[in-house]
Amino acid sequence: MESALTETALADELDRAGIERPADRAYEGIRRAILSGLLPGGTHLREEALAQMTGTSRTPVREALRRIVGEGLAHDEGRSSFVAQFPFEEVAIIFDIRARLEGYAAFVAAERITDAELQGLAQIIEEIDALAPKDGTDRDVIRRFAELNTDFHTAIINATRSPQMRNLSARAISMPLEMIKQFVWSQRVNISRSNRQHRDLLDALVARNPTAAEAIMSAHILSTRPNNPLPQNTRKKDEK
Amino acid sequence: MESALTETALADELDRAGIERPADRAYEGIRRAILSGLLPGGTHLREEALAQMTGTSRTPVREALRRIVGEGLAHDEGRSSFVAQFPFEEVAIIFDIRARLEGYAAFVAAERITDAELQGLAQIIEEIDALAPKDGTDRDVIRRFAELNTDFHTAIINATRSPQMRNLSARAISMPLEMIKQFVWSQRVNISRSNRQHRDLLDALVARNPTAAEAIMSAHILSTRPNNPLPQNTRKKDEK
DNA sequence: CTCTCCTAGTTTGTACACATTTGAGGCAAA
DNA sequence: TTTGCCTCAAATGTGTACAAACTAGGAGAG
Repeated sequence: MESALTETALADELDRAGIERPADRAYEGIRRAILSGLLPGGTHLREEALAQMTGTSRTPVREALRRIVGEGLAHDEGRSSFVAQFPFEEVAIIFDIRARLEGYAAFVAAERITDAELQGLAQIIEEIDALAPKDGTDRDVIRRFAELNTDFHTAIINATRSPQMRNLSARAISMPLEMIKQFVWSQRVNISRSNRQHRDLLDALVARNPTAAEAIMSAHILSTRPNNPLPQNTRKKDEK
Repeated sequence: MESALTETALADELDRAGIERPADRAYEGIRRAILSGLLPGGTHLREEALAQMTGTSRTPVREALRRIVGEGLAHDEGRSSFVAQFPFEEVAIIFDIRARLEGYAAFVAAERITDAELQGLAQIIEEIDALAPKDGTDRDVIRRFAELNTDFHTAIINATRSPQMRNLSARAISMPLEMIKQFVWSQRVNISRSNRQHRDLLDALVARNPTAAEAIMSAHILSTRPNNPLPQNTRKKDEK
């Protein structure tokens, strides 16, 4: 009744993405709903409602919830789960952690990355360059940049060949997209600068220079770290 | 039949620990079985068997499995889950990650830790000191040291007040106990040295010196990092 | 008028029955 | 003998019925 429209909208999106199996629908559905802001921070995640929303039953929803809680996108409180809040301090901490974690990933990658993977990185850089002239004006351009940027970082993490690294990074990186977009918008993403840093990193990897790779990656992430709370973020309810 | 003894042994242990609710029994049971080495790396985790082993049904077992996979103690392969392997390189990487992650935790903690928490840390240090004279001879002493050591590190992570930090650290720290014990044994844990470093860290925290705290914590963890594969670890099956 | 207890409704927890899928083994044909 | 298919078995995936626990609201007693 009340949110029938959004419910079907999510189900449709899952259909369009070709996600058929209930387990995937539940997980992807809830995940996207949180990341997109459809389920804002603090929302009570009721199993029945989520089952209906994703067009599945409670069983896959419950397992999806466990995973999502494990990823830090939600947290348990009593018996129920709630969408996680990401106050400014947490976002800042996440960036600091990423700087160290992905920095180390770059270190390890410099020792283990294959030529094919280096080529892949080079190609991503090219694609971003093709976007760069427009530099943060168009909404679609930013979206595309965000995708390519994620690909770039993921590729480096995968180049470490370490399941633990993959695991931890995946968690550290999943943060509601709306949050990220707010930060990104707020500083009018400097795509050219960011890609310049990508290129620097690639050079260090090609040179098999782990220490340089770590420092560059670390600097790269910190250069996008928010240093002040955003105005949009201050509209918190009644806080003690 | 084949493993009836170990099965009942696990169920008994859970009973003794006062873990009644099936969901907890399943999670704790599987977790302990993996950490203790009862379920060695590579073991196929069959839901039915685990349900029987923990005295529950498949439903709680499935959710426990999702969590455990999320924590990196097991991994999915096809439809089934298998106990994770921790080859030497992974263990080394985990230590390097911990050095950075917990190092940063110490940084943040130096700014946020309360006096009561500082007092708590001091007490843990005292307790470890009481153990120190015996220095790594007795098995029970080592076990007790491991507990207190974990408490110490956990307390610092909690002092950051960051859910994300807690989340990531918990994952990075969970590694089969047998593994850890091997490393610990292999170097005859220097309890005194370790506690000296704890004391250094406490000083930095009391002085509210984040940079020092980070460096000390980092060094502390790296000083226990294994640098060479252990002999015990080389007994892998037929590898290509 | 207030406090307590009780009850009804809502939500999560557990178990189980059934569906689906995958893999192994055997049988038949080339 | 080998290869391909077919069938069956075993494991996981899914839905649902029912049980248990918590919450809120009202009724009754103080």
